[in-house]
Amino acid sequence: MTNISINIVGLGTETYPSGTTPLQILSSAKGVSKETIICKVDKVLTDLSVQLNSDCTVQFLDGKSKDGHNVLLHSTAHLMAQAVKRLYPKTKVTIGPFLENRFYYDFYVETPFTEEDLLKIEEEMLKISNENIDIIHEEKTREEALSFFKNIGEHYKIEIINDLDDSEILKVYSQGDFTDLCRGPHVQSTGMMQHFKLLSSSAAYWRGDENNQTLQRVYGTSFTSAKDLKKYLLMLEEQKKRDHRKIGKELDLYFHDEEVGPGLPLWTPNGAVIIDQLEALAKEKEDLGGYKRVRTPHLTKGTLYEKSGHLDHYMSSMYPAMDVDGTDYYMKPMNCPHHHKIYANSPKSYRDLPYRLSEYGTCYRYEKSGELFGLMRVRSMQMNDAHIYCTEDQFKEEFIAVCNLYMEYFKIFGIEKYEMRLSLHDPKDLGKKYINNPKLWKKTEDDVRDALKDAGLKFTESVGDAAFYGPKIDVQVWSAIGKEFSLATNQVDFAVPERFKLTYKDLDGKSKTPLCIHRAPLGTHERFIGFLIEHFGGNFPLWIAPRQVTILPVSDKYNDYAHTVCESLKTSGVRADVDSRSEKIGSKIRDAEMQKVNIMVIVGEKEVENSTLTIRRRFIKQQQTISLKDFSAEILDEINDRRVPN
RNA sequence: GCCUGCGUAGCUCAGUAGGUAGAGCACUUCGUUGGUAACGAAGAGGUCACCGGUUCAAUCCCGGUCGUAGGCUCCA
Repeated sequence: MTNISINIVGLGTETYPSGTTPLQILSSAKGVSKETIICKVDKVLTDLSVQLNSDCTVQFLDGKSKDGHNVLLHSTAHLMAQAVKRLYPKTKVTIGPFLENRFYYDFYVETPFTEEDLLKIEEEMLKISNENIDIIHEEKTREEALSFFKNIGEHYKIEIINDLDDSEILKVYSQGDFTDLCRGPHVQSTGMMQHFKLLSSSAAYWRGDENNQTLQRVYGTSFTSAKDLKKYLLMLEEQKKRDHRKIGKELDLYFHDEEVGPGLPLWTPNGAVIIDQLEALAKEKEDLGGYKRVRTPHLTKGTLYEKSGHLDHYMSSMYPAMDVDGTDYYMKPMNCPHHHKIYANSPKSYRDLPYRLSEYGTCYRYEKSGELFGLMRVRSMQMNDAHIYCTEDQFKEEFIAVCNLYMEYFKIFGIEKYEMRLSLHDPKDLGKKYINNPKLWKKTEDDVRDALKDAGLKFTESVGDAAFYGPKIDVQVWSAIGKEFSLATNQVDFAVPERFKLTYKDLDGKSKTPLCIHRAPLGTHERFIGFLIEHFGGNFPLWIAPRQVTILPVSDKYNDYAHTVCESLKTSGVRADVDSRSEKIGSKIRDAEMQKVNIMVIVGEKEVENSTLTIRRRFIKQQQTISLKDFSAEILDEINDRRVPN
């Protein structure tokens, strides 16, 4: 028998007989985590039971590592599938991958799962876990695999095999009475999965195509320790508590009304305050950035959208035409065509570029009813929109300035984690989803990529997510508790300016077509505020808070003083009100806390006598007594600085 | 749009094995004038989402519509 040398990451190189498995190394080697659930052989995730036949590097991974956890999740999906097959033998299995911290498995079942079913499945999973069945993998030829899955009637698996590349090595994993086609790798036995929870069940289409069979999808999660599982479940609970739909109702920020229509939010006075603050911020930044503000109508003739390409590429997201005196009119889904019109309204010279137009335009998009979601997915939306017309030479600088503006906003809102995603076109969809001009696509995409690289911005790429007129940068941000949102967008339009015959006279006297950058750093107000609600959990920084200060008289006797203070604060531009109800001070404080008012000002006999205020900050019991003048100065500073409390 | 669940007072939710409904909070009035997370009492408030069917009788059963929730994207 020959020997091979194996470099164990973190432990050094040792000699082992050829054919040794990582599992055997694990049982003999000292210093490897007992929590190991999977390994990488030469950086490739590999089952622990695989025989090693040549020199290699082995890295052992536990469930705390990203890869280790993903394997655990994937294996738990299989465990669930086994439980489902035991309980409901007629079920057909399809696929069961892992996601971030979660997994799912799609089943074909005759009757959808209920909550009780999920509990039963979970119980069965525990049983199988306790049986501690070995998970064994073997390679099969295409014919063997096909006949095996045909025998057990798993026709979805047969479809999968038929679609696989011939070169693909087919693997099946067996754990007792359950065998699944799977690329793996997996953990060693069902007993390694003990801390899991099924989260929800819902419908999903086979292969995500709505023309296909509806399947039942069950989501779950799994961890290597009870503690981690609990932590994750608590995080989910915290996310629920921060749901913008819940807080939006509690703080009376917005609502939907059946008679108005789904996806058409109504902003209450409290919510409108937040919009006003965002607008004020954006206008300030845009003024500094050389933007000019414009206003355009909500309704426009179809001919404009024929020209822009919207009717060809975007019609399914537009409200149907309305007939006005025999002419088709549409609600505008985007502001760009109108801005193009404004650009074209007067001749432009290279001296006019970059020409930047911004607008708080309300757009209307027909989102499918099932996709509407609180403020995150709506049918009427106000965009923080602008279009920058520039020469090719100016493009990079303008593009980077826009990206930098995003960062400025992130800082203001205390957004610490974000990611840029460069969304590219899919050549397969040219002429359908995308304007058919492969050369320009390539060039623009390369330019954008270069601009991002030059600016030193980190980004990922995603094929098939571009806008119909050009590539885009989508910005993902993470809220304070780690929930991901897709907010801002930044797009390059190489085609539409040409269609609108937009030109500028260049230095050489020739007419040229400008490039157009679409940018919406705050996205839509709806989605952005939805994000802010969850990011801050409703505890807005002072400058955004709908109710900044509430004055609480200790008894009716001090109402007059309270109103005097209130008027003074309002005159300085502070949003203040007085709680003059005939309630005890404790009750007024409680209500103010629950309404998340930032600052409570308590006034009673002492304060009236000394002409002072007693300040109590939201969540902070400790208080200070100061003069009205000092208080005003202090909070105006905080407001004007747009300070975010730590 | 599709699948499944849900829709009772402004909010959160009970309830009715089919006989037109209840609590807490909020609201109004009265009493209380109270110093840091709920003062007491009384009152008002509902076409039980909407439309239709079954029934002597429907908030409850059946069908449809609307709204809403989870998902339908990360591909063995």
